[in-house]
Amino acid sequence: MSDPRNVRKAVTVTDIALGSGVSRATVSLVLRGSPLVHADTRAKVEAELKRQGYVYNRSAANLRRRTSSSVALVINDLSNPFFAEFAAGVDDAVAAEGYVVLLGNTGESPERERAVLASLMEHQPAGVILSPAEHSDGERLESALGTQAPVLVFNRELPGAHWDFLALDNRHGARLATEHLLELGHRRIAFFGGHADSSSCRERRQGYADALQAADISPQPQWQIETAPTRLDAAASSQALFAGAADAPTAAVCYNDTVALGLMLGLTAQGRRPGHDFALTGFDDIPEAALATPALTTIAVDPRARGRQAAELLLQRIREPERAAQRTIAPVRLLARASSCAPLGSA
Amino acid sequence: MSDPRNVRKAVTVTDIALGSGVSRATVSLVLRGSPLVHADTRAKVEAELKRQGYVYNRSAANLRRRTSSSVALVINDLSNPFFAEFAAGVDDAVAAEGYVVLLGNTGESPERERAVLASLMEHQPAGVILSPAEHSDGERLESALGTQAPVLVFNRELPGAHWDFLALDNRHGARLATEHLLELGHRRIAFFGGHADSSSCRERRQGYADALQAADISPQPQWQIETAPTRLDAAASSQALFAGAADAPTAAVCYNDTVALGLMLGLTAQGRRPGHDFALTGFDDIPEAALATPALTTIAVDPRARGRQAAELLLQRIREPERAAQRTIAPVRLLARASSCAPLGSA
DNA sequence: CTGAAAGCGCTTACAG
DNA sequence: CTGAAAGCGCTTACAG
Repeated sequence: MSDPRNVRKAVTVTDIALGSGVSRATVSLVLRGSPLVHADTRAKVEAELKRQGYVYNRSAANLRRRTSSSVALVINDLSNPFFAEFAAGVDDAVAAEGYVVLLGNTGESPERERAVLASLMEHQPAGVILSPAEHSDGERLESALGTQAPVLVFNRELPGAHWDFLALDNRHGARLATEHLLELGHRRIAFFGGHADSSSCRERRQGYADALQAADISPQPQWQIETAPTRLDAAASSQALFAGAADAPTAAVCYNDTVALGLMLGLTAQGRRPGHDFALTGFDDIPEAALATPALTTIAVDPRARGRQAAELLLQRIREPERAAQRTIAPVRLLARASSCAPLGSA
Repeated sequence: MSDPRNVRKAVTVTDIALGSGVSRATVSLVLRGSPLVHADTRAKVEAELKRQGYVYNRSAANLRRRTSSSVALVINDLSNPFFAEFAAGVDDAVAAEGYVVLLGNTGESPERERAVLASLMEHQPAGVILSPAEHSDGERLESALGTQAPVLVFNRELPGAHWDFLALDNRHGARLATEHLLELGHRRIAFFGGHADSSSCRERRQGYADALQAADISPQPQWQIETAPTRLDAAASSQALFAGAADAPTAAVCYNDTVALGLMLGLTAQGRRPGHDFALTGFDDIPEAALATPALTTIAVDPRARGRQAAELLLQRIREPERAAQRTIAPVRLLARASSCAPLGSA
């Protein structure tokens, strides 16, 4: 923290009052745009404000008024473009309402998460948007967060927490992707990639199963391939799709875009042409998806809009603190591109 | 901003003093870890702190002590992974010193930049890290920034500004890439992509020219191809490299990775095999660079380390406000990968 | 080692 | 419409 002797003497309301021959109260009224002060007085004060280069000390005002003009934003992984976009969306919406963002990045560490929250709470945010680290524990967070500020949890459900919650519609997204492949004429459709124990993977598999069931297809166990959510592991696991030659799938709903791009690589290495011999879809719409060859059909989640939405929900809650906690599921949409072709030999 | 009636009554030092039978001054000393207070008293107060769920009001303390515990971070484009990583690095280093980050994203708009800075300055940051928007004007920013807090400018030079400055070594990076191609045996080397009027492009071209000149090669004008810094335009411009059939280049130093990946696409479309028929290098080391086929030789700039470095420089300046403004050029390094092959027909 | 008092920069009833 | 006074939650000389 900064050393007192380094802080140059700031211009205060007292300086302005002295300089323009009015009381501090009047200066304050001018600053807050009160209609009570005479236009001439206002003009005089405003000139003095400009002349002395006054900058408002909002912390002091917040202290006196018992208000807050900041929102804490705690992100599990800012280097992930998805969350960076989310943060940009939060900043957008929050700035439009006159709030400032107090940022904390936890890098997926629950310990850092606790430390960061404790530090941010000391700055009296009006609310907190928390995208939890993996394995972070809701109950322990409650003590770090206290009850002063409302909290909105994003993306990952927090066991044992009773706060507002915003998440993507994983289930519906996977269902949309699967239905799209069904409409193209595929019947043997795999679900490829991801760790089945992660909640997002579980939800996406569920949506996949929903769609198949609605089409009277029972998903074969060998159509469900687990991989690490990385390009490399996805590429390496691609031949597993074709183990049972007779009923090998003709298409795959992939856990996410990264996995889908890895699968494309793997298919190509096997001499199969994605988007021609084999159809596939991703999830997330990362920038590369549109640029891949073939372009990847995927589910857009629009992280920036999610950030704005999270901010709106929090601001609403700040206004109505007594309302019951709320779960919001954000819409997702299908982006059909070249990677989802019709099955070979279909009309 | 939040409405006063929503702020639940906070626990204050007065409550703790009352609850533990000491004066507020003593509670304050306990909070700040002073050795002046007796161990028993300390224990008693700490128990009360825990019991009442006290949370320190750092703004009030900052007001009284005339200190600040925040740093403003203003980013031109948070959705760019390079800057998101940079922000993560800043947060890292700044949090380690007990500061909190006040985030602002300008989305490359000079107007928003001014608004964001004005709003952040009202929160009395101890310093400001500013990655300027394109076309933002140093002189106009000075008035928004005032003289209260020291400023560190990152990445883009601000005409007319006299603040600390941190930038990448664009010139040296391009020189490294060019030298690498020369060592592989190339003699006809292009500089491909980017707008020649951007400062980073100019600096990179300079490094390219330096290396060629040191090798007694005079760069041909037709080896220097301008493009928008996008994959699409780079792909579309790739045949321009081979216009002069006789002395067509065998390799290209690309403005950045995005352009290099676009060039790869363009080459492939023409039936040339990048990394085999033609060598190329990028700049930035974006995540895709390592994953491309062939993997892209590039210049790593390590944005997260740059963020930490920016924070260090600012904190240093906060400690020594009187020191003269300082220009720092951050190191870059060559990552040789498969895309930079030897010329065809060389041993 | 502890307490009473003043003050950081602001705002807000309350008088006038 | 303007001013004097009190107070937000903290810290810090200064006494004791």
